[in-house]
Amino acid sequence: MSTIGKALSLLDTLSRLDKDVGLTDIARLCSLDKATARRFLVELEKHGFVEQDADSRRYRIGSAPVRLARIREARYPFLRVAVPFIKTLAESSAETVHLSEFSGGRLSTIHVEDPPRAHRITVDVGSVLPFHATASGLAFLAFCPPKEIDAALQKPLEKFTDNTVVDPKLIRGLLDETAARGFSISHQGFEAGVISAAAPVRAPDGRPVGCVAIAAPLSRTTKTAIHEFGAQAIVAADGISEKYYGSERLTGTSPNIRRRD
Amino acid sequence: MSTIGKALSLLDTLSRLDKDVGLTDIARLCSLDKATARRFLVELEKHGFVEQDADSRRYRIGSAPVRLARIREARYPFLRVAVPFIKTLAESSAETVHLSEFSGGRLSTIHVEDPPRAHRITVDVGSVLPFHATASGLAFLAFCPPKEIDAALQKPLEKFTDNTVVDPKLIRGLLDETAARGFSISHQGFEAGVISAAAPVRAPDGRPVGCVAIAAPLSRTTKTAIHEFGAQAIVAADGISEKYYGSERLTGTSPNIRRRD
DNA sequence: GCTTATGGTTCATTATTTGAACCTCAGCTT
DNA sequence: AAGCTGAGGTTCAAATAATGAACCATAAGC
Repeated sequence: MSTIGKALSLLDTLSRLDKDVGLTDIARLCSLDKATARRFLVELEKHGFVEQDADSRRYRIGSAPVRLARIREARYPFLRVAVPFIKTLAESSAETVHLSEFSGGRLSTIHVEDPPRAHRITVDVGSVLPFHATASGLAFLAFCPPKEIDAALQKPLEKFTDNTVVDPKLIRGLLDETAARGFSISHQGFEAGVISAAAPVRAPDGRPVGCVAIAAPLSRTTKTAIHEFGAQAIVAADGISEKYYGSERLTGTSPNIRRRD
Repeated sequence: MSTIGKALSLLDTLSRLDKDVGLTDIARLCSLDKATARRFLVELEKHGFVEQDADSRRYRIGSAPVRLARIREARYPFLRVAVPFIKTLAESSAETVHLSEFSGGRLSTIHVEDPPRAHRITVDVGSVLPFHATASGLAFLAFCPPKEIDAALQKPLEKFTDNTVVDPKLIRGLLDETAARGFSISHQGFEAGVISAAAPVRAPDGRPVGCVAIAAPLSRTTKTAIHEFGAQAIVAADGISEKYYGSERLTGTSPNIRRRD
């Protein structure tokens, strides 16, 4: 892997930790030599992507991404457009609603709205959603070109719960269902006791760019309810697509994403 | 310079452009070989930091920074804390108020609130504020250790307007004034016709981490008014410091930033 | 159909990255 | 207090990855 790739992976690893981390730990987590890890950290720090705490000497994500993100969002306001839809959906469904975006080959959670009740599913911003085991992943894959589905199903598929479907044939069945009805259902595929429904946000060319998902405790969710959630997710996702790409078209800056083949 | 540094500089350059840019242009802007620039772009794209438009083949900032920024903001909610203060100040002053943060050796604008009137100063999110020529830069420097002031004044100081002070001796005078009264004034130092006042947001150890600045058209701003703005900027900046670091202290995660020496 | 752009690729040369071993310091144990 | 342990940080010869001149492919303009 290139040096840049390794450094960005380090940054990614750092971003997934709950708290600041020391040199030795981050080196181990990234399978890097201590000296190498340090050089990466120093370099990333120079550019503001990493910060080192003056007291503890531990490292954390810096503020450079905040600047970049604000520029990105000013030009391609995905969150600004999407969040109101997510909020509305969280209120009407009274369950946790989260929004994911495809980026860097993965589907990552970029926004979460919690409903105002104590018993709810929690999802963390930044968490990565496996394609085969989450409603979002399935909804995303179902609307991808066959080639990408094949690629995703050829990788080893982790079994997160007793209910995780890991047989590629069965997953293809789920994807067909999803494509047919417009939303996916994950029945405890990622975490026991959780059921979710998700629908893809799509670019004008049909490509999915992210997903809207509703996650609810299995115990209080009927089959009817989850299908209702799915239908609502479709409405929200389509609303986001239309508002985001609709206004973009007017300004003539269609943000089509080119994928690596 | 290290490969990582070069790649991050490319990312930075890309972020400062108003629109998507082609391979040849970005290579030229970064003084890189086309082949090298392309390898960087591909690598950055793999990790979501860069996106390539499918139609135009041009490149732009990707969505990975959005994810990182949300994680950073969830843990160190500088913007979440600061923005309400900036908003209030923009309303009460009826002028443009912007917030900057020190990161990667530079002071960058991270938030702007415009007042509801047509004739106002515009400031772009992401713009870099030179230390010697802006109110924010002076306010930041004035509260830095002498060593860092020396370092900043040893670099070549660009003359942006006829009024830009570039004599290190005179700048030291401005810094002393700033330190004494708690806020800085830039009289057309960066852009003709603009006067601004700024105050630093400071960490518990006294180190500045960013600035609150008010920018107004010179034509309608009296000496009394700019001093009033300065006083208000101090109130806002101190309010941000207290709220940000006050709550941090409770959770025991003081985010002291270690600077490169 | 030629010219001149563009984006993209190749591969021998070159410079950078790498990591085992090292240093220094702080806290802990005996 | 001496000795140990593990932390962060540094060095420099060896190994590897980055580099860029020259290249190809394609599209637009004349």
